[in-house]
Amino acid sequence: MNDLEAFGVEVGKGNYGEESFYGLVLTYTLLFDQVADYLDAYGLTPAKMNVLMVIKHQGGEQGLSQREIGKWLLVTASNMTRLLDKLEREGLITRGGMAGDKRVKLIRVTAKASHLLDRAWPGYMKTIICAMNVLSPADQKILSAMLQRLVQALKAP
Amino acid sequence: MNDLEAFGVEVGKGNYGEESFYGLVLTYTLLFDQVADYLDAYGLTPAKMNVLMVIKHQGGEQGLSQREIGKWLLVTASNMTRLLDKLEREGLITRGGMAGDKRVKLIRVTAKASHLLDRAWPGYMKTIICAMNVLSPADQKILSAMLQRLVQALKAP
DNA sequence: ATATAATGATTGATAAGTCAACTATTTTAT
DNA sequence: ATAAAATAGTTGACTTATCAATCATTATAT
Repeated sequence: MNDLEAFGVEVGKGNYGEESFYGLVLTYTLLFDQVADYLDAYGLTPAKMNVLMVIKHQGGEQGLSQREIGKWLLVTASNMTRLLDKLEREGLITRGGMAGDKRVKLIRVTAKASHLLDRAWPGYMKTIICAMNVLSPADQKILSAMLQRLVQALKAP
Repeated sequence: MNDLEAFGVEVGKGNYGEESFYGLVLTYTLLFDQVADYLDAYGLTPAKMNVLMVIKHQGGEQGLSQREIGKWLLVTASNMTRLLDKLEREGLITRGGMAGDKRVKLIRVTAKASHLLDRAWPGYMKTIICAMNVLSPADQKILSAMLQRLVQALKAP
């Protein structure tokens, strides 16, 4: 018996939309767990890692507002507040004010976070790349293109 | 600027493993939210829907133990208990004993749940299929095959 | 100019999931 | 036959995420 058939999906009957969907759910869940396991040794979670990476790569010197970070990551505003609360407590980010708009808080990664990312990043990438290497580079390219098309369409409406 | 570049992934440089991974995360998140929105009108969540579908399709007359349901769905035992607590309170499942092993509880869907699934299922599938129809049937077939290969590999170790 | 609306961020209440420890039962090993 | 290990399920403490409501600040409309 196949994983997908458990959901009532009739495999091999041309229902590739359903198959793809459940394949996506299973792949995501398994991959996410594997990445979370790796990051645990660094006191990080996938969410924290992504936030730090976005701030580091998008924020530069001046930093990034919480809204902007949230937009990149599909993270809600309130969740962003609490995520940053934790990162701030751990000394990994700072919240500074923005000249000209007192509502905005500009987030920057600290030196401590930068070093942590330097240590955690290679293994993090290796974890992901090893997992994906089940597929040939050509297939990965095809997969990536398909997923980008799906993302574009899903974000549109 | 591209979504993936936000994470520091250099798009177009051959890093298709990373691209695929973040594509997977974004696709899953967007798709999951859309499905959750649809199910909300029926008082269901994706987790509840999946559990009910598995019991209905795998359990048949005699029902299914909680462990077995959990195995199909990658849901931990304690989470399964709480999920079923809710479904039981809502009158959607029953927990019966198993002859021969008093530890096991056999879960069955009620008539109420069966009717609910009959009503919710078509739109649920339509939501999924419409989203996936951004890709041609041929592409969906390829995507599905790739994801199944990933799932197999990720479950192995 | 001033009232109204919109925006960025935070908070309280709540939902949902996880881990570790626990109970009850069954299996296995000696 | 009995002690030890394994299994099914539950529970408590904790973490994470979400929604709706709120506060402070800025933008817009008349």
